[in-house]
Amino acid sequence: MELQLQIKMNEKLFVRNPEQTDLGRKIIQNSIQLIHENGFESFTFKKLAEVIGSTEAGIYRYFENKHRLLIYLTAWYWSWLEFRVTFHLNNISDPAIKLKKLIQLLASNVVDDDTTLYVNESLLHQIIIAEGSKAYLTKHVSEDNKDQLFKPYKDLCSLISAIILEYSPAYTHPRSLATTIIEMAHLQVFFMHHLPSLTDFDNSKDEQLVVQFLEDLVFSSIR
Amino acid sequence: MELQLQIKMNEKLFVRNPEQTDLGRKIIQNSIQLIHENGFESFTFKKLAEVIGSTEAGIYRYFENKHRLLIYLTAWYWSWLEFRVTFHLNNISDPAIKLKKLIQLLASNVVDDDTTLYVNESLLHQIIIAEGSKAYLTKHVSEDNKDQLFKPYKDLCSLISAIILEYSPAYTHPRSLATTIIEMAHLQVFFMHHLPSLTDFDNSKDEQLVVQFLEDLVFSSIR
DNA sequence: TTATAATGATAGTAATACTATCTCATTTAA
DNA sequence: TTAAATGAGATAGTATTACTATCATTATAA
Repeated sequence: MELQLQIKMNEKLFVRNPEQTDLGRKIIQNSIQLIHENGFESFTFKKLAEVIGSTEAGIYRYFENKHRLLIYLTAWYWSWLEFRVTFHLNNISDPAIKLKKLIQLLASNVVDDDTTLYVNESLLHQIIIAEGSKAYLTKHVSEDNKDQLFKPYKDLCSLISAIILEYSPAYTHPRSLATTIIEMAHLQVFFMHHLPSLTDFDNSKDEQLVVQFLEDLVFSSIR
Repeated sequence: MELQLQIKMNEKLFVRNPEQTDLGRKIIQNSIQLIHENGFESFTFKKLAEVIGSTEAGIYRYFENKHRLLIYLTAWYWSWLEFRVTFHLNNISDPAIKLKKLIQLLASNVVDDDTTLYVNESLLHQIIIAEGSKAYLTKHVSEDNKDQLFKPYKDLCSLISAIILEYSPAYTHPRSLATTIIEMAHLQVFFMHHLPSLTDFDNSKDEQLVVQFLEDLVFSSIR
């Protein structure tokens, strides 16, 4: 059985839907590559166009600017992750096990599955760790938020928050704890690799240590 | 009694020490203003020069580029905060009270004190919330880290970590918990203001709610 | 007094972030 | 079958950004 996963994206994220044309899919695929290689700051539409064998103007037909493309990629990532979480938590009734699996999914390395042809989920995961927060850390968050650009992130937050309440109905900060889990699952991994003295994981570079930290943090909070 | 606080900054943070000249101090003062007003992305040395009444080339004599200036501002902020924390925790022996005061200092709004003439600490605090993580979320973190540019952040992390261990010597993740406190003290405030549905603080915009969340998070973890 | 440090003024360049227009091939719809 | 719409390449152009270099002038310090 070969399945193709299609994620329905908010229309405001793009000028023209990149999933529907060859060039559009190339843009997604190669922007992930380029941002991963050189970072978001040095990424330009011109460089991307050269790699693809198209032109700058061609890319602009799909995305208003590179920041919008970053928001698109993050939105895609959160949608994909929510699907992944829902899938893996299916048929599990114990909220404790759900939470543990969830933390595992958030903090551990992603292996590129082939459910999508043009998205390398492993690279995208690494991009989100290092660049993801730049999507909302701008002067125009509020307008972008009005356009619902961060809905996938919010949906994931809601999902996690619901599991937290399932485990502990009286807990007063399920959403803030959810975003803490999400953000720290990424940031602690980033610190572990690049600023290890800010963590307790030193040189082992093992994501499982981050998982342990988060499990401890979460379960002592909602016990 | 009128005191002037001078923070010793790492020489690698600048080309020429901005604290020692009139133009240098103007650069610090007005860059804080400008970044706060328009965000880091739209901030340029040219705009800054116009505001100050100097030239672009003049600014470059002090800072290699605007990213270095951001690192400088964050380094200054963390040093200042560490001093503030040390000061406020002086003579307190109970680590629980220390931690509570600490969380208060991290998450609550800063009032511009006049210990420094050319740094508006209140605006700087808001800049760190929205732009601070961009200082290290780059492709060149590791080189910057070798130059010790993030030492003030690490020092603050160590300080907090020590208090955590004082309270609970057996706790296994004091550094990761310290960075979680620091980062979440900022991010939850940012979310509260701009993406409130990601938090449990809705529309009240009261930093005390973030303080409560963090206190609960920390003390249940290290109990 | 002399040197040197700090700044201002000016100029210039390569790259970035776009916008506009025109052509051409391929689909699709009437 | 023909006309129209769509997608994409080619080219050009502009304002801004991110610098670097040089030279003259003023303030300061040895």
